[in-house]
Amino acid sequence: MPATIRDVAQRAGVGLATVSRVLNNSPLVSPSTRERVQAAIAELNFTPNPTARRLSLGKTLTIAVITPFFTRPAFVERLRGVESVLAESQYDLVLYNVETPEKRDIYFREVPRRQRADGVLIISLAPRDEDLPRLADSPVPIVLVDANHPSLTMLNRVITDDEEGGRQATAHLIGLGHRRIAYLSDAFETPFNFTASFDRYKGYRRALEAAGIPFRPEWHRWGPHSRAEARRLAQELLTLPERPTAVFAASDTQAMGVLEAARDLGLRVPEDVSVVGYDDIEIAEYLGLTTMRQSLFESGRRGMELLLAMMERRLSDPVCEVMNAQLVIRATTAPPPDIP
Amino acid sequence: MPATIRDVAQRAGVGLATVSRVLNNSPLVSPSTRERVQAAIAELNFTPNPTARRLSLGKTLTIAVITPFFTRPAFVERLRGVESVLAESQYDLVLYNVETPEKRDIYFREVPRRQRADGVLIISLAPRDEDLPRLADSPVPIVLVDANHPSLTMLNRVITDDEEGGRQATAHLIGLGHRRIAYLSDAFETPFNFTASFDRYKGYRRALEAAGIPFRPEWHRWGPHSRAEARRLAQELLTLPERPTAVFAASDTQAMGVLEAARDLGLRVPEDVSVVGYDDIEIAEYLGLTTMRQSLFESGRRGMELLLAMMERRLSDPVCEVMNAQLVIRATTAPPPDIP
DNA sequence: TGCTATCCTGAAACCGGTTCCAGCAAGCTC
DNA sequence: GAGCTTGCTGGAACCGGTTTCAGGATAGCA
Repeated sequence: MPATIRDVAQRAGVGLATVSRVLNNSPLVSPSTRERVQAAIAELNFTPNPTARRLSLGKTLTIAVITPFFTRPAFVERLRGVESVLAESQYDLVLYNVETPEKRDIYFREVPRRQRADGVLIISLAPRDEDLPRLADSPVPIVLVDANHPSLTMLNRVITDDEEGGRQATAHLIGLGHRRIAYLSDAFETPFNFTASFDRYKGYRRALEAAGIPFRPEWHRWGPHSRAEARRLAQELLTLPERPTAVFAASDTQAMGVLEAARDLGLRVPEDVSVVGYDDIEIAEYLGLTTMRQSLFESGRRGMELLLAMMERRLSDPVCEVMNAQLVIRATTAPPPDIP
Repeated sequence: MPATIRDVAQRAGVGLATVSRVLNNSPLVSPSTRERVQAAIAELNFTPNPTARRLSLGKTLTIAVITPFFTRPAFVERLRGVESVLAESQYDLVLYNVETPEKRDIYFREVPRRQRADGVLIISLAPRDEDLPRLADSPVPIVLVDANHPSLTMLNRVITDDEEGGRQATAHLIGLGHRRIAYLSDAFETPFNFTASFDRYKGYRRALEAAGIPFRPEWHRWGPHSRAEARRLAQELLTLPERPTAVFAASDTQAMGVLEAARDLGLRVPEDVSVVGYDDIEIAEYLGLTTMRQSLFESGRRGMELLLAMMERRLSDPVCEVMNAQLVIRATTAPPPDIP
């Protein structure tokens, strides 16, 4: 049995309250008493029981992080940013991994309670409308990272401007001379409410429009988020009678599927077809993939900083910080081939 | 302020103990009373305070996971396995991310205390000898995943047989006819005490020996674990006067560096040089990389199962479960070129 | 009708801290 | 030397649950 504060008090011949004061560096302890208590603490190898502390303080000293942790490399990178801030703090990081919509709903309902956590950080998961009132009135501060939804204005969040990113990626291709530009993405309506695909799509449409290029519905393909699925979709795209000369993929993982499809079909990248991805995950550099770099780590870091600020009441109105994505030009984009 | 068990008791016109019994499904409550209490719980939207529960039960209902979380893709996969088991349990997962040796030492010292966690799972970090006695006598059950060290016999762990894996990878190359086989790895002595590189090296040596191929020290290169560093090392290897015809890399990440180096030097893979990696991370399939598949997810899952078994006293003697790696032959290995 | 066994209930102690508040001793003022 | 601060200390209440234990109500039985 570990020593308790009572054991220490007895050993040092003082009252409980005094030991507690020493532990909390209260100035209301005389140097000689402090020394005696510290000696007793050392002798008994005493460490305060965090659970008792939490109960007494009425705080959990815990931050809950809800994230679809593993389904995409980008989430892990955001989580790293979150952790980097938390490591310096007194808070523990409790991880709630969401792999199904059911899990998400359960966690959204149960985690943001004062008894569970002092703050909740939600990564890349947009709440459903019916969850909103509860989250907005939550007794616990909440920050969303990478959940861009029009109805979220009452919640604190850090987002990247996916529409602008989609626009830039597309504009890059247009600037190179492409006019047959396909877009390959996730479905817009997913059980997880991911909004990135749709926002990037809006940017894609906007860039086309600005350049006077008509949108061709058959050049937009979507499916579950995986390399294999993207490969299949890209094969369809690249065997169309009127073949796109460039593909903008909504993620690097999907861009890899496009590269595979091109390889399957004997098409050279970038000579025959250009490819742009999104995220700039680690592997993108190796592949020479032109892509949109998101500040993934940074967004997690910033989200956590916001949350800590809220918890310390240093923040009143809902804040929405926008981080910008940045085009990274590598070797998978070039002017389109001459087409008769 | 959230409702407490006392509020519920008052509302239902019963004593505290009865409410507690209802919460814990004790059979010692009459149906009518139970119903009244449940009604009160619903009306007050009451949830029991986990902190108070923990203090009262003398359990933390928490599992601590210490991991060098983000430095390699393989860790994340193991963590997924851990989480998959924990999600079904009543335990929270508290994450301690180790990015420096100092952090590791702090966590090894502070986390395995009864007041902090009911169980500790350590991924891919071998304790230093001086930590061993404390860990072995820890009041809290501990399981190590992927920490293979001769002095760890008194600790529960799940390991993969890295020596055998290294042997198999090398034997595969020998079987193809290679006799000039290089090994590219991390340094054997690292601040984190990773042992995989050295164990795989031992397997490499053993396979060479079994085939009567002398070991050539200049064909073993090592450096920090990164693609860029591996690329540099591989460039050295592949420009030696007597050039190896195959490179066995201690991880897929490093194998990618080797592929880059080959590309830099205009060497074809596998025609001019064969490459074998280790881990079978997701990207390996995309690259067509021949590699050793580790049961990463499975090892995490198994480790967590072991830990839960220990916590329930279903386990007495230290257990060491060995998982086997498995050769996955893809497109980066072939017989060596004819050499004069 | 009286006695016991069974079932259910609630008061109180407990987990291990923090903090309020009363009180004591020493030092200061007049 | 009486009266007041000031500085330090410890008893006790409190956080919100669980669990022990004593006892009351009811049913069963003689």
